[in-house]
Amino acid sequence: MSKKAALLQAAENKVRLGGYSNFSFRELATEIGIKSASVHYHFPTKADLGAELAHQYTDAFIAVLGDPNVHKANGKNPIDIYTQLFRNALVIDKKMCLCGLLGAESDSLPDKVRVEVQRFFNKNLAWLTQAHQINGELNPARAAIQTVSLLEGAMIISKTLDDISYFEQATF
Amino acid sequence: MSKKAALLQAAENKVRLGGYSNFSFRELATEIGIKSASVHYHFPTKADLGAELAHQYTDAFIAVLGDPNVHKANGKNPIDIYTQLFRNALVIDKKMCLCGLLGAESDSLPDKVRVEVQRFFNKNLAWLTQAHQINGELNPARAAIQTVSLLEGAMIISKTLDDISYFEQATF
DNA sequence: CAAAAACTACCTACTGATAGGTAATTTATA
DNA sequence: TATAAATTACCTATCAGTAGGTAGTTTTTG
Repeated sequence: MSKKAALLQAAENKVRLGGYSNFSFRELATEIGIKSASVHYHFPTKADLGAELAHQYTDAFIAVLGDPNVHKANGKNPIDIYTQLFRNALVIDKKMCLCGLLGAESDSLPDKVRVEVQRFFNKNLAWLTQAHQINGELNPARAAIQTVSLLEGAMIISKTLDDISYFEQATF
Repeated sequence: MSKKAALLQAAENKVRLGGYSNFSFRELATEIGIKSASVHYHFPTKADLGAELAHQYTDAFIAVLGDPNVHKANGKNPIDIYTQLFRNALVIDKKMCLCGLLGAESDSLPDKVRVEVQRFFNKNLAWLTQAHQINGELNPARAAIQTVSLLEGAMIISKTLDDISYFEQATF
């Protein structure tokens, strides 16, 4: 694993626990065994790191989701696949959705980071709209907004009250 | 308005835009015209300020909600009243729900602040459960979780994409 | 050898917090 | 009631620690 990838990984863990200000170049550097000045070689500024983090997170997220048509063809509800991805974040990672947290503090984010968070939600909404359309929803765009809202919100409640059953209740 | 109340007000505005780390004693002090050291007179530590902020926010929130039975008696759906409170935060204040944002970064909060955020959601869930029960819901506790999750999530999407129509779509 | 990736050694700005002090007001006591 | 004591609400000055960032140098690697 390259130092750059290690930096991104370390940053992701911190941001998903406490937001954009929850990581520093010093912490990241110490964690992966380099000096904080060296982090600037890979990412000129903190905003550059944050933006690349959100971009790669989004790409990985969408890649894991796959094609909703294929899920349907395999007899699975694509919305269940989507929900399962959020559940895993909560149960396995025990962390918030990176872009859910960054989106909440959207107003105070550097421009280039906010743009990437917007990209995350636009891509998610597009995927979900397609998925709901496949399911024969009357208003797939609205259903998409409701799905992602419910899941992001349920993550917050479950994290805050430290009880996964809130997420289960919200999504069952 | 007392200096203490002014400090809380200034802090609320900042936290609702960027979370717990989005305010400093110096900023707050400058804003209301005192010295940062004087802020420590009113709040020994930053965690004390954060905790009192969340506590008062919760009390004010629940107070504004009123009695769901009274709403029902007046021919209004208490869930609509609840939704309207969130909509106002977004449309009038143009800010996130304080405890929604703090809840998202729950893992990195000082204990006494997190406890107050938990109190917010427990009180909200209790109110909503009662409201859904009044409405004759089969599973009022589950409906309560779903309502607050949907609203907190919809706020995030609307804030991030800077478009209130996402909130409207999610809650219509 | 050249490019890449790290290093040392800084800087300035800001963080929460503390110590010690002051003037004005309020409360308790003789 | 007059005085003493305590409290309120600030102040200045300073602390150690951390933030993001930069310039110049050395090491590692293909």
